[in-house]
Amino acid sequence: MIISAPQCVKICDMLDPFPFEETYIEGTDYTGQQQQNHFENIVEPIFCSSSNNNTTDPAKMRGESPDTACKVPDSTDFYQGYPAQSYPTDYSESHERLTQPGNYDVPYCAKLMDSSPVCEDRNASYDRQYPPNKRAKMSDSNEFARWSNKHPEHWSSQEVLDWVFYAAEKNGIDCEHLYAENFRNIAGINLCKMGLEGFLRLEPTYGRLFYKMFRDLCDGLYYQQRSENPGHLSPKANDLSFSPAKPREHITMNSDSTPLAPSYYSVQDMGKMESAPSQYMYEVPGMTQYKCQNMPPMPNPFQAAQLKHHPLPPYGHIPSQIMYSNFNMARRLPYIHEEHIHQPIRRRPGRPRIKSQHHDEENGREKKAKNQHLWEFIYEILMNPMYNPQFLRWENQREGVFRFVQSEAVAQLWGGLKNNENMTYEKLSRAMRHYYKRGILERVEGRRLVYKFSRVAMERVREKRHSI
DNA sequence: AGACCATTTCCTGGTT
DNA sequence: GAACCAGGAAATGGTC
Repeated sequence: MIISAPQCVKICDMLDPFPFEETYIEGTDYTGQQQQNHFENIVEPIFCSSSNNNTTDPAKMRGESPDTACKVPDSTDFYQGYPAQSYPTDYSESHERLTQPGNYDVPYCAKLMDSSPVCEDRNASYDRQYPPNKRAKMSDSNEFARWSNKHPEHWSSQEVLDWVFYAAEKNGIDCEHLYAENFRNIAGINLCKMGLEGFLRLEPTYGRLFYKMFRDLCDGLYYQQRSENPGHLSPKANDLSFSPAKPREHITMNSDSTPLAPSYYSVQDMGKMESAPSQYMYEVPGMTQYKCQNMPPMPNPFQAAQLKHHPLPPYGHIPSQIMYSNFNMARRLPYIHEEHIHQPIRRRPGRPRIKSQHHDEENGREKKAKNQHLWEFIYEILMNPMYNPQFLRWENQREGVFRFVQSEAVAQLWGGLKNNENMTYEKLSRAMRHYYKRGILERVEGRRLVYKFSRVAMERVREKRHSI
């Protein structure tokens, strides 16, 4: 059977034991409805009923007869080059895990929440006492994380659009065939009120699918009120009532008395840092519990899972540093002691020395940063299915128009290449803006995170690729 | 060694 | 208010 690339990635994602292990809660009984929702949302679109005995068909598991003949490929097709013991031997094993009580893979949005800062300490808090330029960005500039951290009622129209793109991508829908612009001016609150007809009016082809995904997303959310006991979780499925959050009074410290890095702050605290409505906190079943108890802080599991599937870039030569660079940006931010918080810190303008970052600890000598131009690097990852469309995507490849999807993750890739742990999208974008004057990039007015290669740049890079 | 280039860092101010 | 954008200024690191 021939499987499209998006399907392949989905299947790989599903079979990867890591996401499974990170998303179910041991000892928790999930209802049959939850399991069925899971199958309908994730398993069924991917796994057709099969003549392969090794495969468990979702329809069959529900007592329905298989309606299509679609052979699931041998798992070894996907795992070439990986240690065999790292992966399930067949699909039935994966499905079995999913259908057993306690083994529940949360809906699609849960995995995306992995892009959010990870909570190691449920008592951690964040009190907005960091200077603005030292704070970790709440969304990590990750548009997925932005919508996944809010209840859909509080989504902005941009976040609605981001979710639509995400839903399309998750289902292997080519965005060129999507009427995404119909969702452009719809706020989350209006989407919540919309029925199936509304979705179909906006998107005749995929409206039904989007409607179902959206309803499942809403139904799968837990609302959790802040309590005095931050360790206490009281999930109430489908309870979307509101109650104001209670502020925290302290910064939780690490064992060495330094405040916890922002990346360790909980989903709860992220909600607190958002605008007013986001003080109300929603969770996808299971995520916070598992994260807080067992999740290692790095690397970002969502991205790590992707990287595991692609040990070698399909195109070009993305240095290995990129693939294994630390994505957990906030972890690298300098700790700020409480006594410094209220002191206005003004340093002389210009670039401070960053010698320490260029030190090769293993060999005890200076390590040279890769000397690759930023715009060529951007082009390379745009041409690399490992990063496109997850991190960056073409808006119009012929015209050279592209868009940052996970801006901060791209900045981290770039920082990895340059041995610069402190790279951010803000800095990367400044470097990008230097290209306007030099005629490498052209401005795209009114569109955030969208850039355009000049014709000259496109020609240069094409020549370079042909010459390789 | 020094010039030059390509960023990198920080900043102010504006827009979405 | 956060995120993003624009662009000035000054500094760094790599290359020649």
